[in-house]
Amino acid sequence: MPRPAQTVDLTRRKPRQVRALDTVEVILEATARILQQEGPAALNTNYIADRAGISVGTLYQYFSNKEAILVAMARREVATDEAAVIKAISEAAHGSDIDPVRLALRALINAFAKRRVARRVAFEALFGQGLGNELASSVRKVAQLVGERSDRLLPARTRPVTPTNLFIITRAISGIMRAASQEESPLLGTSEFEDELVHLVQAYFAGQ
Amino acid sequence: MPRPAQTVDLTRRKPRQVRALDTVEVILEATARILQQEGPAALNTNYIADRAGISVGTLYQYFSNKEAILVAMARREVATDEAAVIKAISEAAHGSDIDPVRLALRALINAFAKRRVARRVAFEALFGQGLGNELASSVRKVAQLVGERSDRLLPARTRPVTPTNLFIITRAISGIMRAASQEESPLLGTSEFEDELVHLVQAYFAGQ
DNA sequence: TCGATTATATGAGCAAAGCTCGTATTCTGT
DNA sequence: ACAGAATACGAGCTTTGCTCATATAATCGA
Repeated sequence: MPRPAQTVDLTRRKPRQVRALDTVEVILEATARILQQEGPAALNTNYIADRAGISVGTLYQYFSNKEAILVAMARREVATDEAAVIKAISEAAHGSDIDPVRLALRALINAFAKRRVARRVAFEALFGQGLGNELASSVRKVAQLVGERSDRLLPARTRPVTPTNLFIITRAISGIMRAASQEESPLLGTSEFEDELVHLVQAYFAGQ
Repeated sequence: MPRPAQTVDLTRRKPRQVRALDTVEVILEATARILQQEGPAALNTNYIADRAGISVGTLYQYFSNKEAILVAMARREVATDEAAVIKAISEAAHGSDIDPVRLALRALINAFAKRRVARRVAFEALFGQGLGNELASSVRKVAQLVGERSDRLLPARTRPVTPTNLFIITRAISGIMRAASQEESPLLGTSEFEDELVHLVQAYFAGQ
């Protein structure tokens, strides 16, 4: 039975009342918990509804399919991460002489340390739907902030930052992060890991 | 219905006769074709068997589950890629003054240009099973070859190459490649793309 | 050449999972 | 208080992963 290629259909009812927002919340929360506690294999929509304390029908009123739930989760994570990273950079804006690149990466590493499995599966869905470019605006914001603050810290910054550069470095970083968390690499907690990421970013932008 | 975490069970009959080898071949080929032509959503084991011209039962004699087929595919791709990269480096060994890093990356880019969807899904399965480290031996081989040949080309090579370095750079590269092919980035065919990858690798190893 | 053993192939069908749809309940504004 | 809209429900239809009892083909010793 051949099927058309998958795409997340987002044309579903959007929550307008408070309880509906709660429902969406509860669905995402249950999904994350199942992934984290029982693994991706245990994730099915009936079970999600069960654990969320709602009915399957309700679930499908806000999400057109299982994938859509994961994509929504991923989008949330992205938003949360962006906030965390920006906060980290901004807080240290006055006074701190730690490289903002390091601050940004440190915040990202922290973000990736939480709910690894859930995050991994969610991002897989996001990328799998060809939605990896949704990271772009977040990244641009962060990159700009870092750029502003790093003038005084990155001495040998010669090349101007192009969109291609942004593509390269963000995909590199997410590739590394993803692999590290996915493969349960013992590197993840270490300062060596942070150092190497910082080095990668700085070396890439510094040289010519 | 909670389930134990997924693992690829490989304890299945191994093909001993020629026709059995053919069968395995035909299964992998059909899988790749379906993924490529109709997308991941169209991939189901009944359909694979159908397109392969065999029965489902036969399929499950060589693969314990759907994931296992994809993992097998990914392993093949890794082997093929390794061969292509090594060939590229070796061929240019005598005489060529093109940076071996560039040669290796160029070969890899070519490899990633073929059957994008199938490759993506296959690698997702490999990584999803926590088998990302299977790339290690391939990478080590290539890295060693590159190292041998690049002494005369990479002047400022100061740091010794550690396992951590290898982890960082390989995951970075695969992250970029994956994203580029997945997001159908127009960068993929360009020389700028190759240049940037080369720059990333060289900058990472050269500096500090 | 022939029987016996082992390897390979088959496909109906079971169980689990994705998802729908007709119906019931709750909210919102007037 | 009432109409209409939004939300919730869950039995059950459909699809899909996978098994198992059975059939066919290759291999090999006698």
